[in-house]
Amino acid sequence: MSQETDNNKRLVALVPNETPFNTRRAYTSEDEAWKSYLENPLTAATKAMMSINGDEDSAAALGLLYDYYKVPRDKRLLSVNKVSDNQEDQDKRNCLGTNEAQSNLSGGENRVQVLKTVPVNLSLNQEHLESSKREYSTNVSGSPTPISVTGVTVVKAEEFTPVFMAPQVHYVRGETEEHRGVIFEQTQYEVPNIAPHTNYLKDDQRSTPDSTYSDTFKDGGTEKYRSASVGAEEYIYEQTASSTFQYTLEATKSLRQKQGEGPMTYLNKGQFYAITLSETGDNKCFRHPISKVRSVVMVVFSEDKNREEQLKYWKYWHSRQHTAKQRVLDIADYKESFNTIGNIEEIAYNAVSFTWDVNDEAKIFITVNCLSTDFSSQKGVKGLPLMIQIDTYSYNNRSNKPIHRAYCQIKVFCDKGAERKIRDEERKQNRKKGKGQASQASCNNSAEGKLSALPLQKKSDITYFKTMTDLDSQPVLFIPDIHFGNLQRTGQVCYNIDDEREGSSILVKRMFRPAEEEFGPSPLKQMKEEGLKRVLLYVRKETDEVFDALMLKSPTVKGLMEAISEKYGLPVEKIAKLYKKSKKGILVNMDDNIIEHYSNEDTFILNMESTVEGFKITLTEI
Amino acid sequence: MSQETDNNKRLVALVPNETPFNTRRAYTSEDEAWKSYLENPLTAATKAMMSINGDEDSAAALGLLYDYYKVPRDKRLLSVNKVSDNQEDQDKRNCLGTNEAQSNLSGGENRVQVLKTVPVNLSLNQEHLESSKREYSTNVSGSPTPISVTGVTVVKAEEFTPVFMAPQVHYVRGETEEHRGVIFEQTQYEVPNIAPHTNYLKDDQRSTPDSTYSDTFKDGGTEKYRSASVGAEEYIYEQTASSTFQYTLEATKSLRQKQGEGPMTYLNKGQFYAITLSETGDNKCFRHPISKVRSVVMVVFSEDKNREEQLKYWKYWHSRQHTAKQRVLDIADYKESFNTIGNIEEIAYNAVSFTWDVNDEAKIFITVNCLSTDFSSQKGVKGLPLMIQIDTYSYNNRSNKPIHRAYCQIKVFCDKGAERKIRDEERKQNRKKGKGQASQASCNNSAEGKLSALPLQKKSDITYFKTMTDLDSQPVLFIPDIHFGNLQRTGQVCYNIDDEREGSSILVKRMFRPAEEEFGPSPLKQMKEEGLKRVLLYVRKETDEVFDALMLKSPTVKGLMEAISEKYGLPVEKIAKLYKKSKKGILVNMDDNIIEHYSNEDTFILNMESTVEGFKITLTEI
DNA sequence: AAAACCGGTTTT
DNA sequence: AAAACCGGTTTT
Repeated sequence: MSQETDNNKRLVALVPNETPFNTRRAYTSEDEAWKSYLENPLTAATKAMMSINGDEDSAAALGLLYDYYKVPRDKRLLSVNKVSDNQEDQDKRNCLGTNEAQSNLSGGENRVQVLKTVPVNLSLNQEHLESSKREYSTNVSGSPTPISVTGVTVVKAEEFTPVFMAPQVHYVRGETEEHRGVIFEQTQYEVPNIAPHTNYLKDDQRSTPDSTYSDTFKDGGTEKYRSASVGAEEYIYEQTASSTFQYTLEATKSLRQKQGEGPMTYLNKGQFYAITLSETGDNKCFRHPISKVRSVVMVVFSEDKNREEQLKYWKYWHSRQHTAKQRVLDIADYKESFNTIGNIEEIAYNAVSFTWDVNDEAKIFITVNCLSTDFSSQKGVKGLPLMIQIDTYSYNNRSNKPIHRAYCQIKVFCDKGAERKIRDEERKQNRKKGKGQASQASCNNSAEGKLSALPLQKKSDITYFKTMTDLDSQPVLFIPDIHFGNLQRTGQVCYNIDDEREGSSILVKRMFRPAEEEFGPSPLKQMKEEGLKRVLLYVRKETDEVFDALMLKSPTVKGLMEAISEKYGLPVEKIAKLYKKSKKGILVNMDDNIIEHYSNEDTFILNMESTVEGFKITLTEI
Repeated sequence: MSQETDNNKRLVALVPNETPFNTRRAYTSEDEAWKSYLENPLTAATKAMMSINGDEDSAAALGLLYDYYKVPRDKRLLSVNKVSDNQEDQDKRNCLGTNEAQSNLSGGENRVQVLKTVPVNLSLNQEHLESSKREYSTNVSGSPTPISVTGVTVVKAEEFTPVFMAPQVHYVRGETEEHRGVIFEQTQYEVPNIAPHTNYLKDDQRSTPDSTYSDTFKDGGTEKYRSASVGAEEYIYEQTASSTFQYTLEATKSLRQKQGEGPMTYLNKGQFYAITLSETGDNKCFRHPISKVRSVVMVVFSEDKNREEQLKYWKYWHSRQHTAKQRVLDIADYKESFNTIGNIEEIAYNAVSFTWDVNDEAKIFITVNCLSTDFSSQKGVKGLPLMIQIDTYSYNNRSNKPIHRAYCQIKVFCDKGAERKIRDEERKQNRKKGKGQASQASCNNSAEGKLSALPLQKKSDITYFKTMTDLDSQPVLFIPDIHFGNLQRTGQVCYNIDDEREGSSILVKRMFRPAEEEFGPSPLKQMKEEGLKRVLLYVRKETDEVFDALMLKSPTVKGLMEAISEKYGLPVEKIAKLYKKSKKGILVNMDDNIIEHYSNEDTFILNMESTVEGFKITLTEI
């Protein structure tokens, strides 16, 4: 009921889920297409999902691909301004005359972009990351060594030689190092916390990862750094790190702000709130020639929740939604918004991505569709705090590391719960204040009419995001494991970054639609052809919501194996073992008798495990 | 978590589920046995369950049986004292000298019982009832017509000619009518609301349904009635209707009693509360020679919930319990209780039944294991009100209609919610009272110190059940649809009234385990005979991880040997010995009884030892 | 044991 | 829009 009213309240049209696949980008080779696909964040996400869902085969297959193409990853630390979330401080610092010359230098001139567009890599896969770490230690041409300085941020510079690249890539050192020193000296005393990094990359029509790195010293002391060598034919770009972003959420901030925890804001489920994004810092006072960035707005759980927990929560939530299409986060397609942003992508159920120009403030309207209490069925308990996290990437930089990250804690309430919550907090504060006064009054009878002087939190209708220094953690994106075949049809997981990204689409298609054209008649067709004697079982994967129908031509092990074989395109002879697991968890060898006693429409979780002998299939009774 | 603590709170041992089947009653014919079976409440309950659970075939098969045996049902009104729930009134009325003569007559002498014990019929099946209504209109020998009197209770007298009865059944009218008139006159002005009914039934070693009926007039006006004819060889009994019962619940009654709705009492889930049952009324002042009654205590939903709704709620609740064995209602086996009651039966998950002697007060302790809020996942909403309903049956009267019925509304809360609820109500009442005083004080400044005179509900620590006049409605019993075979083995649905009640037990057995040996193939064979009778055991070798399924075609040693033989390709004649080893390590020769008591999906370690005599097989219970 | 918290829901 | 209700849960 409340869901329905929520829907009624949503007065704006949302970005449609169906994203067309009609644009193409020519790849020089199929290999490159694969690599591009593998670098696609959704691929990583999908692999992670497959792993989670026990689809180890597919995950392993993808892992092989990663290995084959030696997809490299850098584990670097890229520092940006540690932005205070106090707006006044920021305003004071920005656009001062003393900063101008330096701003021009570090911001305007050095900000060079890779000409060739490549997929933004938001890679979510932890395993992936770890395998690149392993690669790093064995990949020793040029041998830049990470330097660890006690008490300061660890400096890492990594080198890699992508296999797929035809020309050999080299790192060129000297000039980069020199140049950096200059930049550093120019910026360090003005904005002591900034550790700028520059990179000159020559673009040879082929995308290469940037090799930027940086170093941060809390007290602006000595700096250690290494430059990255690049291929002879590649340009070297410098990317300024002095760019700093500021995001605001137009929603009432809680009066109870916990120390060092970032702001807490109360939202109502299904209500749209404006978020503004702008660049401040050194580059604020002039127009950047190339100034496009990509931001990803996400709803995630607070930091103490690990990946598995987060996904568990999202799955729980998703399984209880009225429609499988229900997203966590929606973005409104207000005209007001479209003037400032572009290329909106629903990259996950809890994440949207868009591009914007740092020269203009971007404004979006988002709504959160889950309640903080939706992650538990328990009644009468506190809801979980969530975060809106915004990661901003250099638009044409293929790095999987954002150049800026900030968050704002939120709690999502039902109806007008956000307002009620604020009211309650005010009431409580007043009560405390009153009590404080009363006790004060009883002690010394002064300052009777004056309100308590202690700096009570003042209600703020706008919330500033708090910048995070950890840019390495992978945000947990949630893409429900929809029954394969459904996935690309809903279009929701299609990662079409822009017009040129057909490569990935094809592959997503290939991944998720082993459907009718390729595998024969649809289950529906089969059902209609069914006789009465046959047994119809429903099976689904652990994480699926939708069942597959298995029509057993005979209620026997053979019949079941044939049905599974037919359904999943798995040769019968590849099925090594067939178990059933009872509700109590007892694992039993499947036999004819058991199957004979199944009734039509009995339901099971189907698990498939690949072993050297073949597939081990378990049907768990539910 | 709260569940666990609840369990911890349950300090008493509960009545064990396993009820033995070791008593028998011979039937003169199989038909009668079948009819008796079909009249058994559990049959009806089972049929209803089958329908609900989609097992339409089985339900249809039973329906056919009903039709074939033309199981008749009377739709009669049997009135008893409309007992005021005001205890003082009742006490005043009871045991007064003026009542004595009449009491003796109507109570002592007229209280005759059917000699032959037959199953008490609690038939729950609405469809059943309705099909009998249909039968009624076509079954016209003797043609008693229902008489409808505007403004008064409808009088119905029905006749039926059970097909299964060998001797023709006739209705004998005159004397019954006359006798009734007398009884009625005797009782009517003393206890105006009583409409006694008498019946003379001659017992010819064959059980027949009683044909009692009665008539109620609110103002004691003219009475219309019809007698029921009985077989020539049958005795006719009179049953007094002047017996009246009083039940109390030792729990704090809500201060907010709604008009005409019966008492409302707040309980805590998992806490035991005492219920006392006693006979008051005309028969209170002397000892009954035959004085045993059977009472059924049930937790049901309030009247506006129909059968389907109730079952839907129970199923919802049951599906969310930690164990499928979780009952709605438990009865404690306190010694205090056992001195006064006997033959406790858990006839359904929401009902217990027991016998007691009307000459002594019976006392039981019950606990309710569901919260009023358990029937919805919605948060922050009111819980559903429930009722504790007590139906009392004349012990040896096979009528499916209770002689008395009363209820008490309850709400079941978590932890100490009942007390909190009472506190809140008191607070609210005081506030209202205070407000009333204040406004009164402002109007006329009198009676300042005196509390409000209006009759506020006083807190009562004891709740009197409210007698119901509708004795015809079938209470909705809930028996979850346990996986085949488990049903009778858990013993929970075994309706063993007492030692003499084997009739029903045999038939229940037959229901769930069609014993072809005894009765030969039956119409029920069409039902899922195999599923109901067979036992599925899981066995594995010590070293195995996975179990094998042994489907026993019969729950016997033979069946077990055949299953082992089939599974392991071992000729039956090669099996020399079959042992079972208990969890405590005791080695026992396997026998039919042991196997009969295994439940589906029981697990064992199977050990096979080859000796000169053959294989020695040991099943170790795990 | 009693009061307060919590937040979805209902009432004002 | 604000306050009250509701009852499971947590705190006092």
